[in-house]
Amino acid sequence: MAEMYIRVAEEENEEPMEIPSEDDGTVLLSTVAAQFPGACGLRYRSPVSQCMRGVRLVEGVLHAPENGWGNLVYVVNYPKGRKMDEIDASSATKIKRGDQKTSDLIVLGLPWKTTEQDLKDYFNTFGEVIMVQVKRDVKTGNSKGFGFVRFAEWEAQGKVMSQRHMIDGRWCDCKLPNSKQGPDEPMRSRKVFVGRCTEDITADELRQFFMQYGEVTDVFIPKPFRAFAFVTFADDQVAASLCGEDLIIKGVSVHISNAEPKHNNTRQMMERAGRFGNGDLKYFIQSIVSELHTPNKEMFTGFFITIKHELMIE
DNA sequence: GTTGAGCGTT
Repeated sequence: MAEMYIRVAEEENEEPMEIPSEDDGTVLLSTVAAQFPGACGLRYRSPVSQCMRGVRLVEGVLHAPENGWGNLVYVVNYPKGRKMDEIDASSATKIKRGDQKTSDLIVLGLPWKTTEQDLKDYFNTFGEVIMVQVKRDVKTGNSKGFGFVRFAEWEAQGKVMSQRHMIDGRWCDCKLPNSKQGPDEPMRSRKVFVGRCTEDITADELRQFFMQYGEVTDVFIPKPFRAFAFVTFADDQVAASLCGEDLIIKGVSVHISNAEPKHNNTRQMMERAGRFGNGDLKYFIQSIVSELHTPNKEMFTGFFITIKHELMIE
């Protein structure tokens, strides 16, 4: 193949730089990183959907979109959307940036009849609303009388938290939810736990979404549906940088946390594992499965894989 | 079919 270059820029409307491709038409991430230190991937605006799309990255190799690289300008991704020199900047800057990130607010005391549209209409007068939820009983669909809201701007969030709100004839309070009060403990895994997933979020959509932060090596969604997923990155720093975040995927606020299993039953599991001599995994799992009164053999396979992921074992 | 302090299907 003749020597070929793709156009890469730091930002969408900045002057692009031409980066050489390999003989097979792929582009090496290392080639990109040589010009853009700290780069972890590429994205581009799809001429069809007008959305930003991630470029497929497998083991350090960037693969062209379906119709080839073309004349599009590819934008460099940095871990968590930050450039290397910004990562190296003073910690004061980091704290300031961290502090200005918005988080979901819990809205307490909603009238039973209030809908998500009502909430959105009400809160839009304070700033751009990027997520609203009314929590409902799954069976009846009745509101539980509380919900969540997320603003684009930090200023709007502050204003909303500082006052009471008259919504559909009732006084409501907006606070930081308990889940947000304490900061998450740091971790050293390449895998993150994605909580509060909805059933309509597919593994492929998770992969597409998380690609913007770094190379994704695995996505796991338990079957049957359990409202969470695991996403594994090639780089543990990317996983660590996302820990504790609330990210919005398809309008759903998902919570990223440590993928370690909950310590409470881990201890019991370890004690139990000890009874199987030098750890015969097969018999260990069989002993667990034998206690599940599930007649459906197929589900066992799902359980095996789930257990494997939750224990983080090979 | 009810209700009114809380906390988002690990």
